[in-house]
Amino acid sequence: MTTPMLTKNQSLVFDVLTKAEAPLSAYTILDKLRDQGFRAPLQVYRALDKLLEYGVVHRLESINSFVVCAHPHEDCHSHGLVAFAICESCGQVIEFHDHEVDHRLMDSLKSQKFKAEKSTIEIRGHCANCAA
Amino acid sequence: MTTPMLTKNQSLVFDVLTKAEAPLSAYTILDKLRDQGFRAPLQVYRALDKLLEYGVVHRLESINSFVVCAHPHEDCHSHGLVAFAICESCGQVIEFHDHEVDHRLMDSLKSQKFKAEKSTIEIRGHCANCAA
DNA sequence: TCGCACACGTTATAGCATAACGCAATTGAT
DNA sequence: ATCAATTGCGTTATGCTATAACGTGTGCGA
Ligand SMILES: [Zn+2]
Ligand SMILES: [Zn+2]
Ligand SMILES: [Zn+2]
Ligand SMILES: [Zn+2]
Repeated sequence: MTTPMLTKNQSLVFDVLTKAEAPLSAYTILDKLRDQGFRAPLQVYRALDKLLEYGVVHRLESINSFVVCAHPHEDCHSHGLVAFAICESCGQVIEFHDHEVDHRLMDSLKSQKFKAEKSTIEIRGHCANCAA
Repeated sequence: MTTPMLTKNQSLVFDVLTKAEAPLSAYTILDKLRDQGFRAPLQVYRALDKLLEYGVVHRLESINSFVVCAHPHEDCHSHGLVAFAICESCGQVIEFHDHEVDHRLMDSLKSQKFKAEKSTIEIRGHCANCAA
């Protein structure tokens, strides 16, 4: 999907996420934008909905947080699976794509006649810096 | 992990999940157990915590719900990855294990020195019955 | 000019999860 | 037997996550 001009609120949310070093929850974003006039969760959620739709932000289901896409210019999300490694210590996220995993999962599901539409792959652990 | 005798609350929660045809949220479980004396969310969450620890129940992060393990007797969760296909129409869940995917993901991460600890793999889509 | 789509603001509400307190039963050492 | 530690349980209160529903304004094409 091609990304249209962002609105004011969308830009503010996107900028906050871009500057963050770790995924942020919607309410954390809200707090960071109070000085810019944000007052209510919906202002954040509506912006996030669009950013997700445009594919420039990802939602991490396992931690109810949001992160900017690490590969916004690869047309990878459309034809390959996206996976995330999330450090439980520092919060850093590694976003990666793996067509092998994709095909393998899809084959497993096809044999069961399951029609896949959206995937969530999130690995929690510790990054190189934080490993015990 | 070997599963100890379940307590009364744990059994009640486990039975509700076993009889369900789709994943249940904690609050849905609570409602189903009000006649058995459940009054507060914590009664459900505490039972769920133990059932998760024993490995007889799984949490589906992408839908904030819980489901009984489909392979409680295979010692698969300890050395292989678990994945779920979730039908967005009827809620039915297919739990499957795939060592190929496991190894592939782990190799990707090892090359980045990321130490994986917990994984979430959830594919949403439509099952054979519900496919359009 | 009319109608529509869209972004936005606000208030209220729904849904998910845990903190903190106290009590009772169990276990296992001393 | 007694004490301490652990575990389960019940209750109240609170916090975090997400959406419903209403109204406003703006831009744009029919
Ligand atoms: Zn991405
Ligand atoms: Zn780290
Ligand atoms: Zn299982
Ligand atoms: Zn179905």
